[in-house]
Amino acid sequence: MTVVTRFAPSPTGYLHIGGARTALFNWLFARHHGGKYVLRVEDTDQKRSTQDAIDKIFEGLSWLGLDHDEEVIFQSQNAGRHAEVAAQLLSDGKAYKCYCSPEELTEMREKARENGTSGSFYDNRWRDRDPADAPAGVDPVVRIKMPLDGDTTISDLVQGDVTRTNDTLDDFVILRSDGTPTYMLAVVVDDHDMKATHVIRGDDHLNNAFRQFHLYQACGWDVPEFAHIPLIHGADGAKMSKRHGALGVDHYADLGILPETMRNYLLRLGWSHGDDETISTEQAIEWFNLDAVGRSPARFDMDRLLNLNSHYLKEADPSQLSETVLDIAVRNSEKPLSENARQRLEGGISGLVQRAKTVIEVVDSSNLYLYDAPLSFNDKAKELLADSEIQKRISDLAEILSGLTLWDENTLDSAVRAYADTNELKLGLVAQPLRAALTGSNVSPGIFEVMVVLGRDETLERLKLTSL
RNA sequence: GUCCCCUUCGUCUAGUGGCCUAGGACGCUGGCCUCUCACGCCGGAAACAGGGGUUCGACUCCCCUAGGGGAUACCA
Repeated sequence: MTVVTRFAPSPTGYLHIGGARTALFNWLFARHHGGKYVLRVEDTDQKRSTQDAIDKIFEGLSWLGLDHDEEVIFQSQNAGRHAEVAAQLLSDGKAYKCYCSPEELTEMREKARENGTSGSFYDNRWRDRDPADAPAGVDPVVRIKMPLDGDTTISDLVQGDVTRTNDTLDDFVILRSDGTPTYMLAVVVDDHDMKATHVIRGDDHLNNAFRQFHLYQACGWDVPEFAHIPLIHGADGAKMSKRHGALGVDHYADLGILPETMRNYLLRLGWSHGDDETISTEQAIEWFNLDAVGRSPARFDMDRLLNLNSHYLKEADPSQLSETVLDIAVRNSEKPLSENARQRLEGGISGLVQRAKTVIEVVDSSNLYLYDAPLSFNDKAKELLADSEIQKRISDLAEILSGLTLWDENTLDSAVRAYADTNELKLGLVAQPLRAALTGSNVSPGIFEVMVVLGRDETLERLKLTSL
């Protein structure tokens, strides 16, 4: 039997971090078992579903690199099939029509709350009532008959055996009065039709599993394996929601987080493989299993994400990363890029990446390579360059450097050191002024590396412009 | 209220009865390296929610309490 998993987002917003992880786990599980991972859009509630949200979710998923198999399923298109199943259940006597008014329902709900004896509230008043009693002009809903006694145990692959007494399960609605299916019916029918073998989803669905379990039984279908993974909480420990900092994955993309970082980070939230922290996607596919999924909720930690990102930034392909940086720079800046921007960036990017945690930081620090002189100076650099003694050093250096025949780090290094030695200066007192003049900043990659990447002409030009 | 789930350093976690005077990672922190900032390296502080059992022996098993979370719709 081939494994079939599915990710079933409801298109009422963007793809947030929790959904992204659910998708990742489903994807990983399917890939690990050589099975299928399919996407199903739960748009049963047409009023709340928007095309925009659907697009955003697809974008998020593809940014994450979670490719799906087969055609995307839109749940709303199966409404006919759902209604058929409900009709069958009705004729089998496993479901019935309920003509209760909203007022009656509210009343029952309040009463149940007062008694405080069970989680269910519907009092089954139409369960065995003669259909002839049906009030005229009322469109009924269809309710499924749940067992009246005994209990139900779900053997969850993550949570273990979870048992619930059946009297806490009431006859829930499977078909609305307008004939459309509720979520509870739709998932069961669709999961069955698409032959899902493993339902991996958020912990918040654990309670639903009990209801769905009986729906499967009423239909005479096999119940899939369930795996309810703990939720990701916000910094305050509450379920992630739009109010609790659950940002869309696109937000992290904009911040300059790499998809591979996100995959690794999300994987480690709730799943572990000994002490391993940085886990490539290939390894993740090889190692992933449901046994190692923890049962307690995790909190989102930006520092960890950033730390992981700096790791993947260093592993990123330099020329590909350069392209990305160039794209962003062009979009953000009104200044024209230097003719040599691409070449310099590719030469200097490894030094830049060494000091960055996000793509955006790489973009910011790459300014020294992207534009030709004159450059702009930050306060620290201006302050340093204002000193006449420093000015002297820079023009001395400009002269010495212009006389060099070789232009590599070693040559530059020894020339500058020699100058520092003869003037009895510590290297820092020479290197910092150079840094200020060459980069416009007090922080940069190694100064000799900068000179090499910039090349002789641009280096000399910058020195000349600042030593006037 | 009721039902369900959870509880190891601040955070993510290792740990499946003796290997634990509880390990790793992020963060914090002392130092080294050093042309700045990073990186890297060496060190430090930091946790088994509480109480009962079971056992020769509990972080690990059971019970209770507390705390946290989730679910309680003709939403998904």
